[in-house]
Amino acid sequence: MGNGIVAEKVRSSTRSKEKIREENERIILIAAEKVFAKHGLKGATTKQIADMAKLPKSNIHYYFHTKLNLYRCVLESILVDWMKAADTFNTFNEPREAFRYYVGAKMDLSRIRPFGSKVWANEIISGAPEMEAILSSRLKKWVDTCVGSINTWVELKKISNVGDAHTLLYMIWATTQHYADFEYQVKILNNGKRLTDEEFEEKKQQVIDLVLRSVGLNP
Amino acid sequence: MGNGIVAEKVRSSTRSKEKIREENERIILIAAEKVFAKHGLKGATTKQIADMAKLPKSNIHYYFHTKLNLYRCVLESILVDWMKAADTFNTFNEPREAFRYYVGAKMDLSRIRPFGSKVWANEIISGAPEMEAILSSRLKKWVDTCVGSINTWVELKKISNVGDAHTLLYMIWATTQHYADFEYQVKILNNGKRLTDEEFEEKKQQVIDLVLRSVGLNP
DNA sequence: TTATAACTTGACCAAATAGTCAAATAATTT
DNA sequence: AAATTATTTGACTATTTGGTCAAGTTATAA
Repeated sequence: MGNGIVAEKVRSSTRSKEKIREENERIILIAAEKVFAKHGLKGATTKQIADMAKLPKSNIHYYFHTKLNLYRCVLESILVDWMKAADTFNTFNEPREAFRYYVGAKMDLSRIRPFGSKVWANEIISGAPEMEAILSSRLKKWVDTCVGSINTWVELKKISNVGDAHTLLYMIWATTQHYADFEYQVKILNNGKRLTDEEFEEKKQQVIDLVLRSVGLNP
Repeated sequence: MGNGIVAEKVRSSTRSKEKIREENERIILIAAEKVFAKHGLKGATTKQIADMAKLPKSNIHYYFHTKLNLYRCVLESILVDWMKAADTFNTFNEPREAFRYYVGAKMDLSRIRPFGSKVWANEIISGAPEMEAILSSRLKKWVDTCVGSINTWVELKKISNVGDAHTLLYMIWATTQHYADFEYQVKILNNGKRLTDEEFEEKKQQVIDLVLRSVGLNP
């Protein structure tokens, strides 16, 4: 027992300042993502975030200064993952593979990082006051590229004429993110039990099939 | 000008108590729906709701006592419209018509009452603390009926095998509600301009077509 | 070892806010 | 007309909460 405490002390005393900052910022970001997801920007309190991170409240302010700044950092960190999933869409030339992998990646993200998706949803629902700039630049550009690909596939008769390609993209976003944002509703309608990994994989395949059929491709 | 004031005075002085209560409750509910949609339960302040309703704050408390009670009333009033749209699904025996009208009704609701949809979304995202009971009773029952219909259609080979029918329902909900909950994002990606009525009707038709194809029906 | 810079944390404060209350006014009943 | 009941509203309060600060501790550089 004594050894354990000493060992911990030693390890702690050798943690470099750099590592300390890195680790604490990570811990705080993870805690903040959860709390913001549940309560929104205004509803979340720095005390709640501190408790979740198991740190004193002053520490949160030390590392992130204001609640709003912390919130922005959370949004940015979510965007990184989001853009990674987005990239998968453009790494395939054939619509079947592009949709299959993109929808799959979005579903995985909903499963792995549901809190991030919820924070994002909250932000958009409340008018995207902090994210409008990013949406109308980075996201817009990515969407324009996707719309181009989809339109080409329609012209080449590789998929059905879906009208405005945005409609299709929105359907994919909405459907995949539903499993993160509305997971409590999904849980309730699954007899109160959270989807198991197996059930989720099944859902993922079904969503992929629905999307493929919706553009006239046979799964 | 003088006449206007007098006329108003007279009309006001003949307003019955019953009408006064009815009208004020309506005004407050509409204002609250907007404010709750934008800021969530905790983020919304009774002052904001009062200002939106053009009434003093005390008046809000006089009619609804607490903020939480007002919030519950807003949720309930949304549920009424929601269930009306839900009914359309079971008034058709053929899948093509059922999906067409149900998806249409949900899209219309997103257009007409976007704030209600947002309040609902916020509630589910934050864990449905006020609505869990309703979800696991009324909504669950309705969903079970729908799932039954869909499964029958699959058995009769009227639509493709969609696997778990819940997946399809979630896709419909998510896609239609996206136009309410994420309307700011839709606006930004539509070059900053809100969808016109004509554009929305087009989207509605495209969403219907996507859904029909997704279950193997030719639109 | 010493000096310095970075991290930790409890105590504190000013602003915001849900809810109360009492006094005034308006509708309704007797 | 008087009494009663319902509505209106400004003033007030207790509590919550974002943010500060100063005093202490720990790592690092000189």
